[in-house]
Amino acid sequence: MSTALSPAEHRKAQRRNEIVRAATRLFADLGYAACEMDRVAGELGIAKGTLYLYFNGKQELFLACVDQGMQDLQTALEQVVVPDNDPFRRIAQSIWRFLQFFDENPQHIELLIQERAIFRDRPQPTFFVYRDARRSRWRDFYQQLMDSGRIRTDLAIDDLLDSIGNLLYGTMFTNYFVGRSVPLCQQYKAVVEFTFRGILSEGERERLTGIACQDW
Amino acid sequence: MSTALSPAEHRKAQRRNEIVRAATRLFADLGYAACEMDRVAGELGIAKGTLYLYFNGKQELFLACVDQGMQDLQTALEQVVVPDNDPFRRIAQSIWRFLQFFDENPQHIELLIQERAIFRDRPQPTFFVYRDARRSRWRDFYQQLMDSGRIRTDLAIDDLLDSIGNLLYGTMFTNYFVGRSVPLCQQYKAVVEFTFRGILSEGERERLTGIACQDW
DNA sequence: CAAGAATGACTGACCAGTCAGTCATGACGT
DNA sequence: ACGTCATGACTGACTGGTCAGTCATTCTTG
Repeated sequence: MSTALSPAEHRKAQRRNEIVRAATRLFADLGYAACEMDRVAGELGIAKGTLYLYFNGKQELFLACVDQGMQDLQTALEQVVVPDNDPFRRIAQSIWRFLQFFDENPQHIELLIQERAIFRDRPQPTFFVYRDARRSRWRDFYQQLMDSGRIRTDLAIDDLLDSIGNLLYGTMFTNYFVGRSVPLCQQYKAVVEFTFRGILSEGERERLTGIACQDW
Repeated sequence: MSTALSPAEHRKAQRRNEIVRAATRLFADLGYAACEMDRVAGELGIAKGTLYLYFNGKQELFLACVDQGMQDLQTALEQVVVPDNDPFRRIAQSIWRFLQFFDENPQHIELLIQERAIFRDRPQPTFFVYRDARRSRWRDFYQQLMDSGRIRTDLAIDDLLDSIGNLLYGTMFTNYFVGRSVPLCQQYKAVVEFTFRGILSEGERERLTGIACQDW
């Protein structure tokens, strides 16, 4: 992003941003259908027609809001820095950032739901576009951990990544839909412990093998 | 459910069911908004007005579809029977049934999304109503496993149940949104292994303690 | 021939998107 | 300094299409 913008362009971009911010709140509060363009305009104290100078239509405005949200998430995840580069700290802290982000920005969850419910024909929900962009770096990262024998090698890396990702994805939605019953930090600890060690006791780990058969 | 229904009532109930079945498919295929009452009627070869003899409105019809889906899930989960009552088999098989059900009935996932996106003011999404109804039995079940030292006791039962539930919930949605890249049975095995043992290697388990701190 | 079931044309509310018109600003000429 | 004009950002009344729900009428059945 260069700053080589004329003052006019700059103002325009800024205004566009204000619109996105206001629209995000209203879309999340009211849902896509019930959030009329008139209302977005009213909220900003401008006329409806003006919105169409910045966006080609309601759908484009909405998708701009979703995208902004996922960019904010991306930014939050990139702020993860671990002092001595401890890989497990890096995992734990990324989990923390993810849960914290959506705890603080529930409106973005609502937009993800609305997006999927209403624009059903889109090739891929925005969340997964961004998720996939992060994927290859995580894959390399886990590969190193496997090579150095620090995580188990009897499961495919992609299956591991999927499980962790799905656990977080599900946690985010559930928190939003029915609320957390415990403080975020406790939930975070539970998620990390579950991810690292699973549910079995130490004694049972040795006894139990190959439970996942399918003789039913 | 008694069978003490007059033939007329019976016919009525049956017809109602046919409507729900057809509407489920159309709601899932088209989304709530784009699925007009006219179309549901047309699909069944009846007039729109007839639908209003069976349901008070579009919303009621839709919610009946969602509820039917969750009842079907409930039925599928109740079919879990384990020969020698092995608790871990019971867990594994329930996971299997859950994943399999939504793999075979993706339309019900779509309805869950639509429900949450459009009826935002409902007290609780239908999925969680049914989930909560199953909860206490699972809590007792896990309590026994803890008491007998077969699962770890350093995490709260509800946190464990939440993690497992969220993992499955997230997996279901992700499968539906972007598809599985591996066969269902492989995914199932990965989920079960992850749930039981987590990601750490055996060597690392001993070394690593208390990673989930929050000094950031 | 009731009585209830089914019909489908009709209504009224709703709202995204349009576009003819207004207005603030600033540039230019006198 | 002042009037004139050009620009384009902004406005908001209006249109056209959509669709849930209604109800007077027709059909079916016991």
